[in-house]
Amino acid sequence: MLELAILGLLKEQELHGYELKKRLTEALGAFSSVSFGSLYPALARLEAAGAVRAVVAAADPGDDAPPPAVPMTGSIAGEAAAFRARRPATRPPRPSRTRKVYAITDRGEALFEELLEAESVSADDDRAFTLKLAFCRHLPPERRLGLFERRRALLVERLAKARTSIRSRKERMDMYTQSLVDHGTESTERDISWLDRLIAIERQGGDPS
Amino acid sequence: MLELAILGLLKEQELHGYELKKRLTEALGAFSSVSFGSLYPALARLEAAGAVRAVVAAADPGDDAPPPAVPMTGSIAGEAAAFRARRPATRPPRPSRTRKVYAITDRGEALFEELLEAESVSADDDRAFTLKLAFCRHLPPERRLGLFERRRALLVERLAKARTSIRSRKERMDMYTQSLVDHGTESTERDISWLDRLIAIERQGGDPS
DNA sequence: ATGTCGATATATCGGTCCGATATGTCGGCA
DNA sequence: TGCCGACATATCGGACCGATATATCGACAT
Repeated sequence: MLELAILGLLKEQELHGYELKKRLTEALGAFSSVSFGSLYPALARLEAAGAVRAVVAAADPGDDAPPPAVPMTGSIAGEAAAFRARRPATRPPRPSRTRKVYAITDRGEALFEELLEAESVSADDDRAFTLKLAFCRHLPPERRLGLFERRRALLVERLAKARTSIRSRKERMDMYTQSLVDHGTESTERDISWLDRLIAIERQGGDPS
Repeated sequence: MLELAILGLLKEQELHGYELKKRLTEALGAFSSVSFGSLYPALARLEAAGAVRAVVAAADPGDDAPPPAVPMTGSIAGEAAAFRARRPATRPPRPSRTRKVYAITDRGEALFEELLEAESVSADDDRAFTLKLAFCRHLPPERRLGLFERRRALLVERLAKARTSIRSRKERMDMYTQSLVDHGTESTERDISWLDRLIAIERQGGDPS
């Protein structure tokens, strides 16, 4: 599930672990903070599976030569450049030499597609869908639509189960649990409406933003 | 985090693992399905810590004596009784003899209070709060209020971080990610309003349902 | 009787993820 | 010079999950 996120980011540019983590934590809002304890093992798994490869190894002492396409801590240099304008400009925060920059491989591209479509009926399905949505632009339109509709069906089913469960037990719940369940039901309803909007946009094919 | 739920249920009545699982999965709606793979280890941990104790051991062949307070698979017998009315009534689904019924101890009660108030700043904080809310009726009112207010503060902070993050990166997000983040922001706002309602009710001390 | 099926019930295994922690490099500053 | 904070990789223990194994029991058909 984390593999999906890593592959999705590497699809756009080569990155090293630390930068990957920063993007993951800041990109998906203030929630779902990816930790190093899962990121590095996931990278190792992906490398073992041949889905990514290390582009720049550890020690590379003679790198007076301009570091090539590899963007290093590029985003920081880009975003924060304005704030550090007083510095002598020749200071893209010179990275430590012990970094490992990863690139996605063809196997990785295939795995990415596979993960994007994987049925994951479980509790972490919510997190998984969030991740999938963040990268579904790489999907052909009809598969994207399928993804949305499967998600919608899952939420509708969940809602139905919750409703029957409530009807049979409402009087036995204290007010806090009742409020909790009601709020959860409302949230699910809003999630479904949101998906309906996404699906409608998708059907009339395009981005009428 | 699962310990909290187990202790909360055992606080009300003695239960065995299977029944515990059923209540957990059906009680907290159709989401957050607790699995045996976490339930039984959690029970073992709690027993090792002296927070629960096994009340009825495995084999108990001579139980022609009416099984006492222990409600066995009581909920099923209760709810499904109507559907099995054709049966000769003398059939509370006679349980297998290999069950282990657990009861909460004094140490368990203390642990329960402790877990209810524990600060858990992390990603699973959402699940944890849901669980806490489901059992917060056991808390004295002022602590319950504190629980709500800490949660509210956390959400407000999360919202603020999300907003600044959005402002600095909105133009670089594709429409799906934008929609995702917007929807997440709205959901968090609604969560805060919901908490405000709970807090208001709590402050004027009582259940004006 | 026998056999199979589904519900009940406990338990373990492998794997993923997380938080905490260790280790080390580097630039800035007192 | 020495220290601090940001950068960067990595490991460890623990919690949780999904899948699976095992066994008992009642129901129902053969």
